[in-house]
Amino acid sequence: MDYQFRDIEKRWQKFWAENQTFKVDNSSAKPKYYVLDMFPYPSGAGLHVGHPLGYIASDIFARYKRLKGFNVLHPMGYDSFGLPAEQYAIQTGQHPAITTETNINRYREQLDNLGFSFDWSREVRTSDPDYYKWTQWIFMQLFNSWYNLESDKAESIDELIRRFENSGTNGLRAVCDDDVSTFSAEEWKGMHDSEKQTELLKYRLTYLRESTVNWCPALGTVLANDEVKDGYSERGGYPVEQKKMMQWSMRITAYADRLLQGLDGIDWPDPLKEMQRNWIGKSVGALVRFSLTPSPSPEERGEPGAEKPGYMTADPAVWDILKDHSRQHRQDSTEAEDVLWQHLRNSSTGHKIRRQHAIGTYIADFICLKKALIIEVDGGYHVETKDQDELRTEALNNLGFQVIRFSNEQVVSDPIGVSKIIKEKLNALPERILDGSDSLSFGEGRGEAYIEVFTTRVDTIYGTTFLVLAPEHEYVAGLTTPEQEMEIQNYIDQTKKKTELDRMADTKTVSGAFTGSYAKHPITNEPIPIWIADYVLAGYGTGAVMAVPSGDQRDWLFATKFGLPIVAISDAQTNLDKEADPTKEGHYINSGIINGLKYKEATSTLIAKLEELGAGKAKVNYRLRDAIFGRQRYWGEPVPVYFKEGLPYLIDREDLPLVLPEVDKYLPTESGEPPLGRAENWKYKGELEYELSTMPGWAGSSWYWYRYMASQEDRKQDSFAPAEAISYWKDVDLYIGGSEHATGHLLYSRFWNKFLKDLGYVVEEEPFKKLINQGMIQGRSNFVYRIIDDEGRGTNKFVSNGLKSQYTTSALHVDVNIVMNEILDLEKFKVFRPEFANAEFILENGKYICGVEVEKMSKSKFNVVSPDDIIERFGADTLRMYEMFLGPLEQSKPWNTNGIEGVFKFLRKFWKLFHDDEFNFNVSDEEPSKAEYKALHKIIRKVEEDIERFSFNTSVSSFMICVNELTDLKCNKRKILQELVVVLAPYAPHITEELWSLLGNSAGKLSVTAYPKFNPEYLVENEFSYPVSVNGKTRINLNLSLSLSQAEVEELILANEDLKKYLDGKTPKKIIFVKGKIINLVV
RNA sequence: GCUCGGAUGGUGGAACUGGUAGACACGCAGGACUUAAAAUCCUGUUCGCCCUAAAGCGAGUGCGGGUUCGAUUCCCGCUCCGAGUACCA
Repeated sequence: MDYQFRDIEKRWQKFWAENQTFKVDNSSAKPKYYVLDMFPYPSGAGLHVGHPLGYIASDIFARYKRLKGFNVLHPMGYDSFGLPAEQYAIQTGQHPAITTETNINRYREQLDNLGFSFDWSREVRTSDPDYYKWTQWIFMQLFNSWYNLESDKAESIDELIRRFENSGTNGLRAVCDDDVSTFSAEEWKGMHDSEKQTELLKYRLTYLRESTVNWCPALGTVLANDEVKDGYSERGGYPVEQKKMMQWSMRITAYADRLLQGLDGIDWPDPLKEMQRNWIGKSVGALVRFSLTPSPSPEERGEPGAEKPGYMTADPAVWDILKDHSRQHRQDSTEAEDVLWQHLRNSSTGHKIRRQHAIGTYIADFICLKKALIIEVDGGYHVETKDQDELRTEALNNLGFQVIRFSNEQVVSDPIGVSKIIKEKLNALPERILDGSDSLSFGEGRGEAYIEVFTTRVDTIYGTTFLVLAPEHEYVAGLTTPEQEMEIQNYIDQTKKKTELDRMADTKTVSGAFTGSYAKHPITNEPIPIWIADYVLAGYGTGAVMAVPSGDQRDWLFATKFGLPIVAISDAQTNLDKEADPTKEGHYINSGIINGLKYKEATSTLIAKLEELGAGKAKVNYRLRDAIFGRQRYWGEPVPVYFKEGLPYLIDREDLPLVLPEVDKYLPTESGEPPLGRAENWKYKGELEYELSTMPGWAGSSWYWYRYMASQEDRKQDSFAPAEAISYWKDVDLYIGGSEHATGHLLYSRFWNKFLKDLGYVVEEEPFKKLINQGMIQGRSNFVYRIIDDEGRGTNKFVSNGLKSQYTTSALHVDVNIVMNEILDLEKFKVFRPEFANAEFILENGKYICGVEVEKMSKSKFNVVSPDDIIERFGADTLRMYEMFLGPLEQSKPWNTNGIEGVFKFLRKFWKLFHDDEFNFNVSDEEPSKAEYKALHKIIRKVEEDIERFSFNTSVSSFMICVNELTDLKCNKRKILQELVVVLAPYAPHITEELWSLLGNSAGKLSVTAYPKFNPEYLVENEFSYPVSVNGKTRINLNLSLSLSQAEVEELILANEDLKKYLDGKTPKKIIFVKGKIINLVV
């Protein structure tokens, strides 16, 4: 019989299903191999021809590995929670579970048609309570964990509680919220339970916190950063806005560095790793503080430039008054103050003391900032009543300062005694630690006020000519002077009006406003004006930058626009009048202590200096934010949490799974609560409120590869997968999927994997050892050209593509399924568009040729090609091989059916090797010839090499070459054909199973037979046809024995008559001879 | 802007660590079979020149240079295309 692909394919698919041919065991003497596909969301549209590309590749690989003697785990399942089913439910009232079930059945049918070797007994569905029970369980583990920076891993929250009980927060290094409290063991023990829980929530790896989220009003839910593309939702394309909400978050930032480090050891495509690196966004730099504290004013120091404003800490509303007062006080200072100043100045007490220093809305007579001590001398200016003094003391105490008072008489009569008291007091007070964790905020007076900036170019610090704060920065109000108030307010209003989108789109316009205040350069002590501008992002770094216009283009543009100075910092900088030059080359200039140094030494010198001054330190910054984990939607995993007195608590483990309740409608409640708020009598223990948001789409997919490790039997046990199974399968050896998951699924999965490893549940630090991105298959649209008449109306005439330039036409999409090699099937077209049944066609060479364009594959463009249609026409084996034949797996390409016949012809030709001209099965047991063996062993080796480097397209070509050769040799020898069947089996499993059993082998054993052993002897040649070239140009081919030496070859070459004419009578200077490759004469 | 990837016939693509560029397939052209068509099979097919044909000659892997006996492959500069990302300090 001729090649009956429909019958053969159906029969073997049934056989595999009935015999569970691909069911895999968790224990085997064979080495393990885990081949995984990124699992699909079962959409209603079904599979198009682009979807199976990766599945075909992974199936070939899995089948190949089985032949190579591996125990292969190759499962499939469904990411079945998600938005589309819910949107459909909102529109139709149909329960998403029903839609999902229907879609899954359709998917399964389509997948089965392709002949995949999945072990379906291990299928998972994320929306199945038996599955999401464990998603909820992992959530509980995260809730019960904190990240210990000491051990650099997640640990049980009980351990944290023990620490609090023993030593409070002392010496604790943990990843946590910014607003954690500092307390002692005693203070901890004294806390109420609710206080303790509130505090612990700030450490848990999943936590509830008020945060700015991406709110999508159209979808009625919050989205994660990776689900938002250019200000619109990735699914549906609806606008997204920023909103503050109480939200569950995942502390993925704790793993930022491990997620980054881990990339080095895994075999993933570089662009993918690069995307993750960018997403994590590590930058190494420094935090630098620009003090806002007034220092002795220029006139006090007796320096010129006294008109320059001083530095401010004061409440801006009263600054003007204070400024006047302060100046006046120094001039009009009392005798007592002057006397005392002589004993306190120049650190004569061993502590730096300032005079007439503004704090809050007050001016202190003397102050030591480091020890937060204020010294007041009563009398003179302070003629207020005692009550007023007390009020003032209390206010200063609230700002974190201690106050000691002396009378004028005391000071004047015994200045040495007074200064001694002050000195003792200062010695006794603890020094403030000026580091990042001690968050000193402006106006609260917990110490010296400053603006902290993050910079990756601390070496350019001497080029800082202004500071820029994000308009949202918390200090802005405080720093704005009355004169600048209008301008700043206008600017902030203007920025607020801009949407996130405008702000991103409009990066050209330079805008900003001056606050009127100045900070102090940490090294030069120069006054640095403070501006605000929206090119500084509130959410990155500290929300403030030191602007170095000579080195940063944005700063340069800003400085140019507002007339701020641009100071060169390196002798290598050029063109500073035209643009910034961020070079790290050359030696520093205008740069104080680093003048003459180069980049590396300058950076370390400066960091050391800043640390010494307490004004800065090296710092690593990440762009990665904690992941928002709640969705205000119905069709997702319920969060296993209830609330008591406003605080979240986990439900008991025995109560898992917390099953998704039924609701009457899939919409928010009238009060704006998520759909789960509609569930009746849905209360924990009948009385406590459950969390009403559900988990995001990525929850279920962040651990699913472990569930596949559990067999049906294993799943009855009480674990997400048995420890033995996990220690056997370990990780995914080969993972195939699209690059669209780069910063979503693939990052979250790595995060959960690391977390599960920290807790000892899994064994590998990285879950996916080798990953391949299959390219996208784009649609290829076909067009017909309708002629437009003079009035611009469409006529009933169509013109073929090649002639369309002679007419005015409009292009119409035409169903690609009625076009073959760009030739339109006119009869089918008339059926497809009945309104054109009587249309006239202007043909070229008797054919109507369609136009072509590459677009996304979509129904509206009539360019969707379903695998079912292809399988119906050519069979699954042809489709599998053709998809591979299209080109390298990673490359994106438009789908084009042109050429599929070549692959079909190949399979038919292969079939014919086993049959005579009348299609009788006819295989001979004769000993094959050397040429036949050579053809076979070439392909044995080629397929091995190709599969190992995932070059599937070249294998298909080689199969064709091999079958062409064997056809030419009229080979029907069993010894050749049987081995060829095995080699081809991973690519074309159905036809090979059929021939395998026709050859008399036991049915179904093909997939576990051994891959043929390559024998190089069959490829050994003793002659080679050398291309002989003169000066690199090939002239003749010369058959020579491979055993010849260089000298023998040279002799033969020089004697060759044919070559003489190319030598122009000259003697070759040199003869290059590469054995088995080439001979080249240099003349 | 930055990062990564890519550019080879009419088309998809091949050429493994520098060694005969264009394998394999599609398409196209010609032929065989056929009353005819489809299917199948055979031949040719990088371009240009020459030509009845064979043979020959020249050019050629986005552009310009370089290294080398020899470059699609390595190096430098540029152009274009695709993807990701974006005032990230």
